[in-house]
This record gives sequence, C-alpha cells and structure tokens, in this order.
Amino acid sequence: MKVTIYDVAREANVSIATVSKVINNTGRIGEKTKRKVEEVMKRLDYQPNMMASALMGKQTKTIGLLIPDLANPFFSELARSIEDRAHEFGYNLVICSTDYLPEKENKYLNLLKRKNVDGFILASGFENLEKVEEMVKEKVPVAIVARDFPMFSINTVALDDFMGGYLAASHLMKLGHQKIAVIARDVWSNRERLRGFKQALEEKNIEFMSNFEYIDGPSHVEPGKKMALKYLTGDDVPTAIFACNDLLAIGAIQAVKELGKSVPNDVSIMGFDNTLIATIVEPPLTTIAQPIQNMGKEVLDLIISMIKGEKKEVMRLTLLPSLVERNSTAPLV
Amino acid sequence: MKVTIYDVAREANVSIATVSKVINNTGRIGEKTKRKVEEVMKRLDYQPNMMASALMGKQTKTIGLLIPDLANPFFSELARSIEDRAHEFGYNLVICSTDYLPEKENKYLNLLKRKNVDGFILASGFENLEKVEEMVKEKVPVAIVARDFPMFSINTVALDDFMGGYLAASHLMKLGHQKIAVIARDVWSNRERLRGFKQALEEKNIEFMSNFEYIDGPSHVEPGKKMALKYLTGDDVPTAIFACNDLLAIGAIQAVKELGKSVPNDVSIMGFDNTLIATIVEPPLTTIAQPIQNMGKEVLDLIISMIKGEKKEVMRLTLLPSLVERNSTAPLV
DNA sequence: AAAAATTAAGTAAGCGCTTAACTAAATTAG
DNA sequence: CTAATTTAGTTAAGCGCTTACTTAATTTTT
Repeated sequence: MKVTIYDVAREANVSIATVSKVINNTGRIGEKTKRKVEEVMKRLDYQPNMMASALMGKQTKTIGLLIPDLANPFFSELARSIEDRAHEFGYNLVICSTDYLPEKENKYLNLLKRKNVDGFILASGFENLEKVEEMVKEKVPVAIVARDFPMFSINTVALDDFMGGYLAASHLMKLGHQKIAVIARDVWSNRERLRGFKQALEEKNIEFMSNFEYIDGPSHVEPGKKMALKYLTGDDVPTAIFACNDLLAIGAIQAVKELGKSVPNDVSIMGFDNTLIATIVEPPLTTIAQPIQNMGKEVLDLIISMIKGEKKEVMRLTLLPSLVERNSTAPLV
Repeated sequence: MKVTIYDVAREANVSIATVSKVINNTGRIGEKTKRKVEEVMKRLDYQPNMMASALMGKQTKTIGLLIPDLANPFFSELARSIEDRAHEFGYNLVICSTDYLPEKENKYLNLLKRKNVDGFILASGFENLEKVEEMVKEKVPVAIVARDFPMFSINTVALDDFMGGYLAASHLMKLGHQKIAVIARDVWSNRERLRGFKQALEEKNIEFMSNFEYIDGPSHVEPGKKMALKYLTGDDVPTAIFACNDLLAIGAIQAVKELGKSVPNDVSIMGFDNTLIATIVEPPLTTIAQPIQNMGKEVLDLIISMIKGEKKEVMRLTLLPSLVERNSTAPLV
C-alpha cells in the first residue's frame, strides 16, 4: 500500500503539519520530534507525493526539453549534458522530439504545461513564436538553447551560428576553394550559418554558387547525400562542400565516394556540430565545433535561476564556435 | 492567470462536476450544456491540471525510461522509437541516464515514483533487482527492454543476446578466423553475447582466447580502442575482434589503424547494435543488428497495456538479432 | 393523470500535501 | 511570581480536480 503523510503522522504521534515541516525543513520543530519523524519516515520508506505538493504550488522538479530529434547525435549529446546538470539539482527532464513540426511543438508545450513542469528549455525551431511569447508573458520560465531569436527578449544560450558559417567559409577559402556548395535545411540555425558563410565569401569577392537550394526532409545522412550528388553531378561542380551539420556532411562524403572520387583530394567537405560521428567517419571530418557540454550546463543553470525567481533581467549568452581541422578538407590543387 | 475548472464552470453557468464530466466524457450530460461547456473551455483556453487529476487517481500520462546513457547512439535511437510510439498514446517520457550506477538507478526509481509516473521502462543494468522486484510486488507497471532477467517473472522485450554472440562467432569462424578477441563490458547483455560467442566456438572446437578481460569504464570508443590495442600488442595476437557494441568496435578499428594495419585485411572487426555509426565508419562495420524500432514499439505497447490493466499474464518477447555484413570483416588469408 | 423510470445536473467528500493562523507550554524578563 | 516573549506543535483551509450520491426535471408507462 502507498504510505502517506498521514501514516507517518500517526506512527510518530504528531500532526501531518509537523511531518510536513520536517520534510521541508520549514517552521519550528524540536530536535526530538524531528528525529522521531525522520525515523518513522525511514522505517515506512515514506516517499512524499510530489503531485500533492505541486498542487499546493510547490515545484514538480521537472523540466520540459523540446528538441527536434533525439536520434540526432547533436541533440542527444546536448540532452545528455542538460540531464547531467539537471540531475545535480534534483531535476528530471521530459524530452520531446518535435521534428521541427509546429503542431508537435505546440502540442507538447500544452501537454507539459498541464503537467506543471517548472520550466521549459526549447531547442526546437519555433518558427511560430506565438505560443512561446504567450508563455513568457505568463511568466512561465522558458529558456532557449542552440537557437536564437533576435528581436525577442527571452533568456537564451545560443551559438554564434553566423560566425560558424563565416569560419567555415574562411577555412575553405584559405585552402583555395572558390566554388563551395552549401547543404542546409531551412531552419534558423542553418540560415544563420549560411548568412555568415555568404558574408565571408562576399568579403573576398567570391561569388556564392547560384544553384543553392535548401534540402527538404530531415538533416540526415540520406538527404545530405542526395543533395551532394545533385551538386556534384550538376554543371557547376563545386570543389568543396559545407554541410550545416555533421550528418549532412557524412552524406556528402558518401556521395563523393559513390562517384568514385576522393575526399579531400577531389572534394573538400566540412560539417558542423562536432559530434562523435565527426571523429568516426573516414576521412575524419573537419567541422565547426559547438561547445555542447557547456551549452547544456549554461542553459540548465539559466532555467534553474529563472525557476527560483532569481533571474530578473533577460540575458542572451552567445557561445562561440570553433574550427576543428581534420582530414576531410585539403588545399585546392 | 491560470484558468481552472472553476472559471469554466462559472462562465458556463454549471457546476464543476459538470465540467469535469465533459472533460472526461463520463456520466450523463445534455447535448446543449456539453456544447456550451466546450465552447467556454476553448474560449478560455482551459488546460486541465494533470496534477490535480493524478491526485484523484487518474494517470499522469508519463512514463519513466531508465537507460544507461542517452549519448550512446543505441539508447538514443531506442529512446526515440519509444518516444514516438508513446506520443501516439498521448504519453510523455521522462528519460534518465544511469551510467549503470545502482545508486542512480534507485534514486531515479524513487524520484519517478514520487512523481507518479504511470509506468517504468527499464533498459539499464539493474544488477541489484531488489527495488524492481519490490515495485513489481506493488503492482507498479514495469517493463524491461534490451535486457533480460531469466528466472524473474517480469514483462520483457528482450533481444536474444546469446544468439547475437553466437551469430558473430559463427560469421567470423566461417571466414576462417580462429583467434578472435572479444571486447565486452561486464553487464548482462555483454555477458550473454560472450556466452553465445563461446558456445559457437566450442561447437567448432576452437579455443577461446585466454587473455580475455572485461573493459572497465563505459562502452565507448576510447575504452574499445584501449582494449583492442592491448590485444593487438599482446603476445597472442587475434586475427579478428568481436566488440559487444558498435562504439567499442569503432575504437577497435581505430586501434588497428593506429598500429598501421588494415581492417579487414589484417584484422577483422565486428560490432553489435547496428546503429547509425556502423554505416558511417570506414570500413563500414559488419555488425549484429538489433531491431531497435521494433523493440521500442513493442515495449511501449507492453507498458501501456499494463497501465491499462489489460495485461494479466507476464510475457517475455524475445526478438532476434541478425547479421549485417559490411566491409570490416574478411576471410582470413 | 399519477406513478415509475429515465435523464441531467448539482452537492460534497476527499486525493496528499502546505501553510497561515492559532493554542499551549516553556522560557525569560521585570 | 506574574506578564511578556519565545518555542513547539496543532487546526483547518485549500490547491484543482473526480466521483459517489442526491435532487430536480423530464419522459415513459399504465
């Protein structure tokens, strides 16, 4: 049978109020009764029901995490780092994969609100901000990670995606490449990376390839391969490809190989994220690294301080990407 | 402000009982009032508080999922497949990484019980079954996935790990290998795979390498590499290595490369799981595939039927692994 | 047309907890 | 030694819901 606060109170010959006080360490209780109650709690293996205390306005110690896809290594690594930090604070994560679908985003947001999660960490697309804005207005703790909403005042731990794209282009140009194709999905982060990429090109007066188009479908290996194949068999063949995430880059590598060419000798390939798979693929992928661990930690700390009501002013923490050179890029011969 | 059932009731000129009835579609309500209430709920954007109804014995529509490590591709892919199926039933997942640590396992179990999750899916080690047995006794819905407890009557969706190991050994032996090292971690699934592996060897009268030892630390690339290095530089050098998961296998591949040798020409490598990374590594990894999607779906369906109280008898569903031949294995020359 | 049966809605208790307000006992002050 | 203060613990209301029970209104039966 489930043991409640009443059972403990009866067994310890005190009122439930007293028990509640020793649980929460609030109010005044004598040393003796406190010890007595604690003994009984231990003996009965009493576990306070968090639903009940949540109903009374206490926290649920649960945070909702919305990401595009848990099976994507970047997001599973990010989720893990958030989880680890959350665990230190006694928090659990409800993780929801949205596939960048607005319906799923809103559905999950509603569902988690009903479940009284203490706060939300959003790493999904949210092209439609309506619901999120509303939540912010309602003072629901919401933090954004790995995404950025300029012009929207909301606590954010972002990556400088623009700089990431800029870095990628710069590296490739330094190697002598002039015809660089980009593989990207039409989501915020990728658009920013593309923007940074173009900026770098422009500064060197290099033309951006005119046959660019966004992939449709998920940022996975297959779509990356398909798009790379398209570029490589088109009439304006690139000498390098910048893919906006590692998965896409790996697809591109596969495409090059399938055409009987070599990476990086015939085509240089760059990725983005620096997930585990970047180190595994052959050749090891030159990529733009995101400080995943740090992002996870920072955003969790941020949401916790919001939940505690400490954080008054809104802040945007922008972390910087860095170039990780491996063997998938080489000077243009 | 938060809108409650009272607000709806007032606005619709009915009692909260009536509102509750239309929410849950229980009891008798006239068409007209029903429509009226629904209109008001929509208008006020009323979201029933699940804490409150959970307190009254209703479900929380939340399932606890305990896995060793969310950053491990096998488990993140499994988690995603469970999540997808859960979503169809309106359920959310609280995902906890245990790192195979009994303290974490028990801590999470307790925490999630306090949060009134409707059921548990366990994919962690649980070498210490005490807590789990207790929960089963208390009729808490618990299902096991990707793990097996023979001699323990509990609903399970398992993989035939023994067969997996057997398959791996058989394949390698068919290629002519006789000296096959095994890289494994001292956890249930790996022990079973090892057992199956040895069984296959025995049937062909081939001796198991005497210098075997379990890795310590996580089943990750580095430990795999380290152990492979140890085997390959020892005095009884294997011609093939069977690693009990893809990550370890990739470490082994890196070790071989580091020694200036070639996979599969000098050393054949096999993995286990058939995660995304098996397709990405060079050479593509011959591995034993787990039907991840299917496992996820099946275990979710299982726990749902337990939650609904439909499932009376305990069942163990054992899914079968299969060999996926790629290029990391070759005949012994 | 009155009694019986059916339908529609309301009343109120209670889920397990927190907390403000209160009482009683113990301590200190004057 | 009484009054003021502090300390320890209790009472009871209420968080937002569900549900068994009840009442009132309507329909059906004879």
